[in-house]
Amino acid sequence: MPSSPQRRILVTSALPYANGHIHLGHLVEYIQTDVYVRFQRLRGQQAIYLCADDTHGTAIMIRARAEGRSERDLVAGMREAHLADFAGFQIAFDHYGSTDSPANRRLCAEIWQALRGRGLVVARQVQQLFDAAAGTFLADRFVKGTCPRCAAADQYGDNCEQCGATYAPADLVDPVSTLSGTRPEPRSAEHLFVTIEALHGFLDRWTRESGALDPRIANYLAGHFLGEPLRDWDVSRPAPYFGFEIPDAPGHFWYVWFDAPIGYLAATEEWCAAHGGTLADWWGRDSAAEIHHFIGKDITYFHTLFWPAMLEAAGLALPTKVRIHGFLTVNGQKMSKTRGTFLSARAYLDHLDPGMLRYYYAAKLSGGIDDIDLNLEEFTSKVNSDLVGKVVNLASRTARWLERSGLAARYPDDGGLFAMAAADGSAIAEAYEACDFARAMRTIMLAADRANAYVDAEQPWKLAKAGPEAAGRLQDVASVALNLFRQIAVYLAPVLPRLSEQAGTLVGGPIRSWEESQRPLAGLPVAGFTPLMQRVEPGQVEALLAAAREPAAEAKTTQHGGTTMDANTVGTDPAAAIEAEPLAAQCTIDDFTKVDLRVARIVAAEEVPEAKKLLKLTVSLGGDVTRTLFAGIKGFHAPESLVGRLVVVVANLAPRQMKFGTSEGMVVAASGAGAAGVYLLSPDAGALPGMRLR
RNA sequence: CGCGGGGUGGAGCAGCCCGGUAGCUCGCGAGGCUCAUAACCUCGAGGUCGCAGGUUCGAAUCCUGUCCCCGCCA
Repeated sequence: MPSSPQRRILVTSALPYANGHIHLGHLVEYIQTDVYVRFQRLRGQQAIYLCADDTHGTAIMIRARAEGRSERDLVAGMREAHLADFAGFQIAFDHYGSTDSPANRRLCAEIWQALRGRGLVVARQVQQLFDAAAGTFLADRFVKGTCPRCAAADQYGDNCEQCGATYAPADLVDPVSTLSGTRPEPRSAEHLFVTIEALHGFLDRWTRESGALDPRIANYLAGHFLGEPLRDWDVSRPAPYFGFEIPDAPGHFWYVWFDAPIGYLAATEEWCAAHGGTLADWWGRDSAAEIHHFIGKDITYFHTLFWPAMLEAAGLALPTKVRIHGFLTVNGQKMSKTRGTFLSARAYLDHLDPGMLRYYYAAKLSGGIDDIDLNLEEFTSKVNSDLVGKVVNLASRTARWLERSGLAARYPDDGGLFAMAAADGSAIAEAYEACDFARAMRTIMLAADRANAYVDAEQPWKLAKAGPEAAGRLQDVASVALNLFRQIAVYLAPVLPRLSEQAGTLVGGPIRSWEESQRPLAGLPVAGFTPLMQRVEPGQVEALLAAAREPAAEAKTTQHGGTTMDANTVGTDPAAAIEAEPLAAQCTIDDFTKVDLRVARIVAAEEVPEAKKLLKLTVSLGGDVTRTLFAGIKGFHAPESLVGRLVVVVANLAPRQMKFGTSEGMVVAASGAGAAGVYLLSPDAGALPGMRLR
């Protein structure tokens, strides 16, 4: 057949930061990229998948310091952990480098020289908060203080979570360094900037006309950045900083976001050193190679503005495609440690099969920037019905009839089923190419449905009992089913490399080419069938969630002493409470606002001897504001255990005269059918008395 | 009128570009099969395709308006 010239495709995923472990959110990207690369290879293209650890920056420096070891020691340990996690999910990099490598240092210097040479680097004084005790300038996130606009306490240095204000760390009232706990002082230092405004015209054209970006992304950039002059990009940090010192600016280091993307180049060079060729073969201006970056939507501007600007200035090739995906939510919400939905790659691998997550993500990814949701109930049903019930089941129900006879010598009449699925191949390939894996999976599953219906209609189990004269027909029917299975295994090979290997072991040998989906096999031996994939048991998912909850529960306990995390297992919450007490009539936000709920600290608690249920509490709302109130929680809490803890009170409740005194408010607690008891509410760590609930 | 995405049977989605009987998976109900990892197959209930107008012989699909939800971190 006419084979088009082989494409040469360099593919990258964003570099994971060496400050933390890989979690299921990261894996959306690595799985997406890995599937794409495997697809290209299966189609006969040359594709290399490059990545590296992102190792520099303040966060690494601080963490290493806290752990009492060197940055390089920390980074080396995390690299091992990352590689093990990736391997566990069958993510097969061709090279995995590090931004802390000699190649990267040299390439940073070269790009820097190019920027200097074009007059794009300027120096300017920047005022930042300096922690004298720790001896370092503080990034925004290492400063906390009171919001200058709304006076909310304990806000980070860049914006206020309470009122949404954005500001500089130096604007904070009473700033505190989270490193040393001391008050940092403003200090000014020289920073180096890249004046990318000089490349504004180029970026305008490139974002719109190169075809590298989805038009929606180009439009977003036009609206948010390119509609006005581009701000200079601050690319240096004064010492101390873990990174590369800038050769022509002693005492200054490249900002981590400067050297990170250059890590793509360094990884390429390192790959070439091992496999031949040169950097210019891939990144040269006139190279015919394609460059595809897979990234998350949070780092869009780095890869669509700064990075192309750097490449342009350095005279290198620009990305062919920047493919942007959304975030992962778990059961519809952001991953959260306190909710027990912060799922690490390692925890997943301890409980579940990596192929299942690869398939689930593939079934969800449609090539857009929408967030994708890992709904664990859906995960279970989808994996079980699609992979186990449909695909694997095809082999499971027919392979054993061929163990002795092997495949029929000639592929039998199957009513056009194989040809139909073969014809689907081009549509499936187009979907893969567009990263619309969801469409590809849907199409593949339809083929699996048709195959199962075929088996059902032909009733091979009856043929098996019918005696020797039906043996030929039985072999034909089973041969069709097994060919249809293997055909599906070819289509799924980018997503499920393990399954495709097993399919190859069962019949026909290793799957190496997409073309194998186009012609059925005949006259080959069939191996003994071994189960290819186990179904997901709900208990496995529960165990994963329990494992995710544990560290959070510990942290919670140490903070609050008495409080413990509720068992909050997804999908198994009892219905007693909600059934016993249906929801109240709808109210408006105004109705809700009338009730002034505040965080309060219990400063005194005593029994009311004459009362059956009441404790007398004194709570602080901050400053001098206190309330004395009676709470119906006697018997559930020992008074002394309550002192000091934070609760929620209705602060504007009309005072009420009771037999034992005046109650000036009400403590909020949960109770209802399903469990006896009264459960006080506690805010997350960081809440302070007087804060309002809204 | 800031930009963009979305609103389709209980849940999650496809269909919309190129108008023509509303489809898939899960769940639910009934039946079948018993080869298969309580898997598979068939049938059924369930939707005025956010709302209101318009174009058209005909609109989920095109146009206008409107409501609601989500995202927009140099």
